[in-house]
Amino acid sequence: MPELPEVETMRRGVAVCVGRRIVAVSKPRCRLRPIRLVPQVAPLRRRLVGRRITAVDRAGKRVIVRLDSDEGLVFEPRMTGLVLVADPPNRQHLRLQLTLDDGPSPGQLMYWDRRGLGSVRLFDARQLAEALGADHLGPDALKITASQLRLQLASSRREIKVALLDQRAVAGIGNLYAAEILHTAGIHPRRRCHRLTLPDWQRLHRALRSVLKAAIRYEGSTLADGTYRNALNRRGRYQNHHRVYQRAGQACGACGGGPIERMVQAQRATFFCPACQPLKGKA
DNA sequence: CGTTCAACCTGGGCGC
DNA sequence: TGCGCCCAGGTTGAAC
Repeated sequence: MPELPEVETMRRGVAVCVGRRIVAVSKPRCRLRPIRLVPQVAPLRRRLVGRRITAVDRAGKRVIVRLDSDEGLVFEPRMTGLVLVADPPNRQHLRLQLTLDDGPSPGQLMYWDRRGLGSVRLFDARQLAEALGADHLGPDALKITASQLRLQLASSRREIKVALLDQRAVAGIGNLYAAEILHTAGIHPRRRCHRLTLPDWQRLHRALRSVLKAAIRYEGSTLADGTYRNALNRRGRYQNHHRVYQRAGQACGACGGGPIERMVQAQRATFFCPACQPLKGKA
Protein backbone atom coordinates (compact mmCIF):
# COMPACT_ATOMS: atom_id res chain seq x y z
CA MET A 1 0.00 0.00 0.00
CA PRO A 2 2.81 2.45 -0.35
CA GLU A 3 1.24 5.86 -0.96
CA LEU A 4 2.93 9.26 -1.05
CA PRO A 5 4.19 9.27 2.60
CA GLU A 6 5.63 5.76 2.35
CA VAL A 7 7.21 6.38 -1.06
CA GLU A 8 8.63 9.73 0.06
CA THR A 9 10.11 8.01 3.13
CA MET A 10 11.73 5.37 0.91
CA ARG A 11 13.03 8.08 -1.41
CA ARG A 12 14.71 9.91 1.46
CA GLY A 13 16.35 6.71 2.63
CA VAL A 14 17.57 5.80 -0.83
CA ALA A 15 18.98 9.30 -1.38
CA VAL A 16 22.18 8.21 0.42
CA CYS A 17 23.07 6.50 -2.88
CA VAL A 18 23.48 9.77 -4.76
CA GLY A 19 27.02 10.08 -6.13
CA ARG A 20 27.70 6.32 -5.99
CA ARG A 21 28.48 4.24 -9.06
CA ILE A 22 26.73 1.00 -9.98
CA VAL A 23 29.26 -1.83 -10.23
CA ALA A 24 27.03 -4.92 -10.43
CA VAL A 25 23.43 -5.85 -11.18
CA SER A 26 21.74 -9.08 -10.24
CA LYS A 27 18.28 -10.54 -10.20
CA PRO A 28 18.46 -12.81 -7.19
CA ARG A 29 16.61 -16.07 -6.89
CA CYS A 30 13.06 -15.15 -7.59
CA ARG A 31 10.98 -18.12 -6.68
CA LEU A 32 8.79 -19.39 -9.50
CA ARG A 33 8.69 -17.82 -12.97
CA PRO A 34 10.62 -14.71 -13.90
CA ILE A 35 8.83 -11.79 -12.38
CA ARG A 36 6.92 -10.16 -15.18
CA LEU A 37 7.43 -6.55 -14.24
CA VAL A 38 11.12 -6.65 -13.38
CA PRO A 39 13.14 -6.55 -16.61
CA GLN A 40 15.59 -9.19 -17.75
CA VAL A 41 18.90 -8.70 -16.05
CA ALA A 42 21.30 -8.88 -19.02
CA PRO A 43 20.13 -5.78 -20.94
CA LEU A 44 19.66 -3.98 -17.64
CA ARG A 45 23.22 -4.78 -16.58
CA ARG A 46 24.55 -3.48 -19.89
CA ARG A 47 22.91 -0.10 -19.38
CA LEU A 48 23.45 0.23 -15.62
CA VAL A 49 26.96 -0.93 -14.80
CA GLY A 50 29.37 2.00 -14.64
CA ARG A 51 26.62 4.60 -14.31
CA ARG A 52 26.64 7.07 -11.44
CA ILE A 53 23.47 7.93 -9.49
CA THR A 54 22.86 11.67 -9.78
CA ALA A 55 19.58 12.08 -7.89
CA VAL A 56 16.72 10.19 -6.26
CA ASP A 57 13.32 11.76 -6.92
CA ARG A 58 9.71 10.88 -6.33
CA ALA A 59 6.83 11.20 -8.79
CA GLY A 60 3.51 10.38 -7.15
CA LYS A 61 3.93 6.84 -5.80
CA ARG A 62 7.13 6.08 -7.75
CA VAL A 63 10.79 6.43 -6.85
CA ILE A 64 13.03 7.67 -9.69
CA VAL A 65 16.75 6.89 -9.46
CA ARG A 66 18.42 9.20 -11.98
CA LEU A 67 21.68 8.29 -13.70
CA ASP A 68 24.51 10.24 -15.31
CA SER A 69 23.39 8.76 -18.63
CA ASP A 70 20.16 10.83 -18.32
CA GLU A 71 18.30 7.59 -17.90
CA GLY A 72 16.10 6.89 -14.89
CA LEU A 73 15.32 3.71 -13.01
CA VAL A 74 11.65 3.92 -12.09
CA PHE A 75 10.46 1.87 -9.10
CA GLU A 76 6.69 1.49 -8.80
CA PRO A 77 6.00 -0.48 -5.60
CA ARG A 78 2.20 -0.75 -6.00
CA MET A 79 0.99 -2.97 -3.15
CA THR A 80 3.99 -4.60 -1.53
CA GLY A 81 7.12 -3.25 -3.20
CA LEU A 82 10.03 -1.84 -1.21
CA VAL A 83 13.12 0.09 -2.33
CA LEU A 84 15.84 -0.65 0.20
CA VAL A 85 19.45 0.08 1.06
CA ALA A 86 19.47 -2.39 4.00
CA ASP A 87 18.63 -6.09 4.19
CA PRO A 88 15.07 -6.78 2.97
CA PRO A 89 12.44 -8.61 5.11
CA ASN A 90 13.55 -11.89 3.46
CA ARG A 91 15.59 -13.08 0.49
CA GLN A 92 12.69 -14.92 -1.07
CA HIS A 93 11.06 -11.94 -2.73
CA LEU A 94 14.17 -9.92 -3.51
CA ARG A 95 13.70 -9.00 -7.16
CA LEU A 96 16.63 -6.80 -8.12
CA GLN A 97 19.94 -5.95 -6.48
CA LEU A 98 22.37 -3.21 -7.50
CA THR A 99 25.83 -3.20 -5.95
CA LEU A 100 27.35 0.26 -5.56
CA ASP A 101 31.00 1.22 -5.52
CA ASP A 102 33.08 1.83 -2.40
CA GLY A 103 32.12 4.62 -0.09
CA PRO A 104 30.16 5.10 3.08
CA SER A 105 27.66 2.32 3.68
CA PRO A 106 25.25 1.15 2.39
CA GLY A 107 26.63 -0.51 -0.70
CA GLN A 108 23.41 -1.99 -2.03
CA LEU A 109 20.24 -0.73 -3.65
CA MET A 110 17.50 -3.35 -3.74
CA TYR A 111 13.95 -3.86 -4.90
CA TRP A 112 11.85 -6.34 -2.88
CA ASP A 113 8.23 -7.17 -3.63
CA ARG A 114 6.22 -9.90 -1.88
CA ARG A 115 3.26 -9.96 -4.24
CA GLY A 116 5.17 -8.87 -7.30
CA LEU A 117 2.53 -6.45 -8.53
CA GLY A 118 5.04 -3.63 -8.71
CA SER A 119 7.56 -2.85 -11.42
CA VAL A 120 11.06 -1.62 -12.15
CA ARG A 121 11.68 0.05 -15.49
CA LEU A 122 14.67 1.77 -17.03
CA PHE A 123 13.60 4.80 -19.05
CA ASP A 124 15.61 7.13 -21.27
CA ALA A 125 15.05 10.89 -20.95
CA ARG A 126 12.23 10.95 -23.49
CA GLN A 127 10.42 8.01 -21.90
CA LEU A 128 10.78 9.60 -18.47
CA ALA A 129 9.21 12.84 -19.66
CA GLU A 130 6.37 10.89 -21.23
CA ALA A 131 5.72 8.69 -18.19
CA LEU A 132 5.81 11.59 -15.75
CA GLY A 133 3.88 14.00 -17.97
CA ALA A 134 0.50 15.47 -17.16
CA ASP A 135 -1.24 12.90 -19.35
CA HIS A 136 -0.30 10.25 -16.82
CA LEU A 137 0.38 12.07 -13.58
CA GLY A 138 -1.31 15.12 -12.12
CA PRO A 139 0.25 17.70 -9.77
CA ASP A 140 1.95 16.17 -6.75
CA ALA A 141 -0.28 16.11 -3.67
CA LEU A 142 2.39 17.93 -1.64
CA LYS A 143 2.76 20.71 -4.20
CA ILE A 144 -0.78 21.23 -5.43
CA THR A 145 -2.46 24.50 -4.38
CA ALA A 146 -6.05 24.74 -3.16
CA SER A 147 -7.19 26.39 -6.37
CA GLN A 148 -5.34 23.82 -8.49
CA LEU A 149 -7.00 21.01 -6.54
CA ARG A 150 -10.41 22.53 -7.13
CA LEU A 151 -9.63 23.12 -10.79
CA GLN A 152 -8.60 19.48 -11.24
CA LEU A 153 -11.68 17.97 -9.61
CA ALA A 154 -14.59 20.40 -9.27
CA SER A 155 -16.14 19.69 -12.65
CA SER A 156 -16.28 15.94 -11.99
CA ARG A 157 -19.51 14.24 -10.95
CA ARG A 158 -17.60 11.48 -9.21
CA GLU A 159 -17.66 10.85 -5.50
CA ILE A 160 -14.84 12.78 -3.84
CA LYS A 161 -13.22 9.66 -2.29
CA VAL A 162 -13.01 7.99 -5.69
CA ALA A 163 -11.74 11.16 -7.39
CA LEU A 164 -8.93 11.61 -4.85
CA LEU A 165 -7.53 8.24 -5.97
CA ASP A 166 -7.23 9.41 -9.59
CA GLN A 167 -3.48 9.92 -10.09
CA ARG A 168 -4.06 12.09 -13.16
CA ALA A 169 -5.99 14.58 -11.04
CA VAL A 170 -3.62 14.67 -8.08
CA ALA A 171 -0.67 12.32 -7.63
CA GLY A 172 0.20 10.38 -4.49
CA ILE A 173 -3.04 9.73 -2.58
CA GLY A 174 -4.20 6.12 -2.09
CA ASN A 175 -6.98 4.37 -0.24
CA LEU A 176 -5.66 4.84 3.29
CA TYR A 177 -4.82 8.55 3.10
CA ALA A 178 -7.97 9.40 1.12
CA ALA A 179 -9.98 8.17 4.13
CA GLU A 180 -7.81 10.01 6.66
CA ILE A 181 -7.83 13.25 4.65
CA LEU A 182 -11.61 13.29 4.21
CA HIS A 183 -12.15 12.67 7.92
CA THR A 184 -9.80 15.51 8.84
CA ALA A 185 -11.59 17.77 6.36
CA GLY A 186 -15.03 16.74 7.68
CA ILE A 187 -16.24 15.73 4.23
CA HIS A 188 -18.35 12.63 3.60
CA PRO A 189 -16.63 10.27 1.10
CA ARG A 190 -19.80 9.99 -1.01
CA ARG A 191 -20.21 13.70 -1.67
CA ARG A 192 -19.94 14.54 -5.35
CA CYS A 193 -17.04 16.74 -6.45
CA HIS A 194 -19.22 19.19 -8.37
CA ARG A 195 -21.35 19.78 -5.27
CA LEU A 196 -18.44 20.76 -2.99
CA THR A 197 -18.28 24.42 -1.95
CA LEU A 198 -15.28 26.73 -1.94
CA PRO A 199 -14.83 26.30 1.84
CA ASP A 200 -15.02 22.53 1.31
CA TRP A 201 -12.13 22.69 -1.17
CA GLN A 202 -10.10 24.86 1.17
CA ARG A 203 -10.63 22.51 4.11
CA LEU A 204 -9.85 19.54 1.89
CA HIS A 205 -6.61 21.11 0.74
CA ARG A 206 -5.54 21.97 4.29
CA ALA A 207 -6.37 18.44 5.46
CA LEU A 208 -4.50 16.91 2.53
CA ARG A 209 -1.33 18.79 3.43
CA SER A 210 -1.52 18.25 7.16
CA VAL A 211 -2.27 14.52 6.95
CA LEU A 212 0.43 13.77 4.36
CA LYS A 213 3.04 15.85 6.19
CA ALA A 214 2.28 14.20 9.53
CA ALA A 215 2.43 10.77 7.89
CA ILE A 216 5.85 11.59 6.41
CA ARG A 217 7.03 12.79 9.81
CA TYR A 218 6.12 9.36 11.24
CA GLU A 219 7.67 7.61 8.23
CA GLY A 220 4.44 6.18 6.83
CA SER A 221 2.01 3.51 7.95
CA THR A 222 2.94 -0.13 8.55
CA LEU A 223 -0.33 -2.07 8.81
CA ALA A 224 -1.03 -5.33 10.62
CA ASP A 225 0.56 -7.44 7.87
CA GLY A 226 3.83 -5.59 8.52
CA THR A 227 4.76 -5.32 4.87
CA TYR A 228 5.70 -1.68 4.52
CA ARG A 229 9.23 -0.75 5.63
CA ASN A 230 11.41 2.26 4.97
CA ALA A 231 14.70 2.00 3.05
CA LEU A 232 16.40 0.69 6.20
CA ASN A 233 13.74 -2.03 6.67
CA ARG A 234 12.17 -0.26 9.65
CA ARG A 235 8.45 0.09 10.30
CA GLY A 236 6.50 3.31 9.93
CA ARG A 237 4.64 4.75 12.94
CA TYR A 238 1.75 6.70 11.47
CA GLN A 239 -0.60 3.72 11.89
CA ASN A 240 -0.79 4.75 15.55
CA HIS A 241 -2.35 8.05 14.46
CA HIS A 242 -5.04 6.78 12.09
CA ARG A 243 -8.43 8.30 12.82
CA VAL A 244 -10.66 6.10 10.71
CA TYR A 245 -8.71 3.66 8.54
CA GLN A 246 -9.45 0.07 9.62
CA ARG A 247 -11.21 1.33 12.75
CA ALA A 248 -14.79 0.34 11.91
CA GLY A 249 -17.00 0.01 14.98
CA GLN A 250 -14.69 2.05 17.21
CA ALA A 251 -15.56 5.41 18.69
CA CYS A 252 -14.33 8.41 16.74
CA GLY A 253 -11.38 10.05 18.46
CA ALA A 254 -12.40 13.47 17.17
CA CYS A 255 -16.05 13.66 18.28
CA GLY A 256 -16.23 10.82 20.81
CA GLY A 257 -19.22 9.51 18.90
CA GLY A 258 -19.34 7.69 15.65
CA PRO A 259 -18.97 4.80 15.63
CA ILE A 260 -16.71 4.71 12.60
CA GLU A 261 -18.33 2.98 9.65
CA ARG A 262 -16.97 0.92 6.79
CA MET A 263 -18.44 0.89 3.32
CA VAL A 264 -17.29 0.01 -0.20
CA GLN A 265 -16.63 2.50 -2.99
CA ALA A 266 -15.17 1.48 -6.34
CA GLN A 267 -14.52 -1.96 -4.81
CA ARG A 268 -12.33 -0.65 -2.01
CA ALA A 269 -13.02 -0.18 1.66
CA THR A 270 -13.85 3.34 2.82
CA PHE A 271 -13.86 4.31 6.51
CA PHE A 272 -15.55 7.44 7.86
CA CYS A 273 -17.26 8.96 10.90
CA PRO A 274 -20.92 9.73 10.13
CA ALA A 275 -20.96 12.42 12.82
CA CYS A 276 -17.82 14.29 11.71
CA GLN A 277 -18.51 13.81 7.99
CA PRO A 278 -22.18 14.62 7.32
CA LEU A 279 -23.57 13.68 3.91
CA LYS A 280 -25.70 16.80 3.62
CA GLY A 281 -25.85 20.13 5.34
CA LYS A 282 -22.78 21.75 6.83
CA ALA A 283 -20.50 20.47 9.52
C1' DC B 1 -18.98 10.56 -18.81
C1' DG B 2 -19.02 7.40 -14.87
C1' DT B 3 -19.17 2.85 -13.00
C1' DT B 4 -18.07 -2.13 -12.62
C1' DC B 5 -15.31 -5.94 -13.03
C1' DA B 6 -11.33 -8.89 -13.96
C1' DA B 7 -6.52 -9.46 -13.83
C1' DC B 8 -1.95 -9.22 -11.82
C1' DC B 9 0.00 -11.82 -7.01
C1' DT B 10 1.16 -13.56 -1.94
C1' DG B 11 0.10 -14.46 2.65
C1' DG B 12 -2.59 -13.62 6.97
C1' DG B 13 -6.82 -14.71 9.11
C1' DC B 14 -10.98 -17.17 9.45
C1' DG B 15 -14.56 -20.99 9.58
C1' DC B 16 -15.13 -25.67 9.50
C1' DT C 1 -3.69 -29.72 11.61
C1' DG C 2 -5.23 -28.30 7.23
C1' DC C 3 -8.14 -27.01 3.56
C1' DG C 4 -10.80 -23.58 1.17
C1' DC C 5 -12.13 -19.07 1.15
C1' DC C 6 -11.93 -14.06 1.65
C1' DC C 7 -9.41 -9.94 2.11
C1' DA C 8 -5.68 -6.46 1.59
C1' DG C 9 -5.71 -2.25 -2.35
C1' DG C 10 -2.37 0.17 -6.89
C1' DT C 11 -3.13 0.17 -11.70
C1' DT C 12 -4.79 -0.95 -16.26
C1' DG C 13 -8.02 -2.07 -19.67
C1' DA C 14 -12.45 -3.72 -21.26
C1' DA C 15 -17.36 -3.76 -21.06
C1' DC C 16 -21.67 -1.49 -20.19
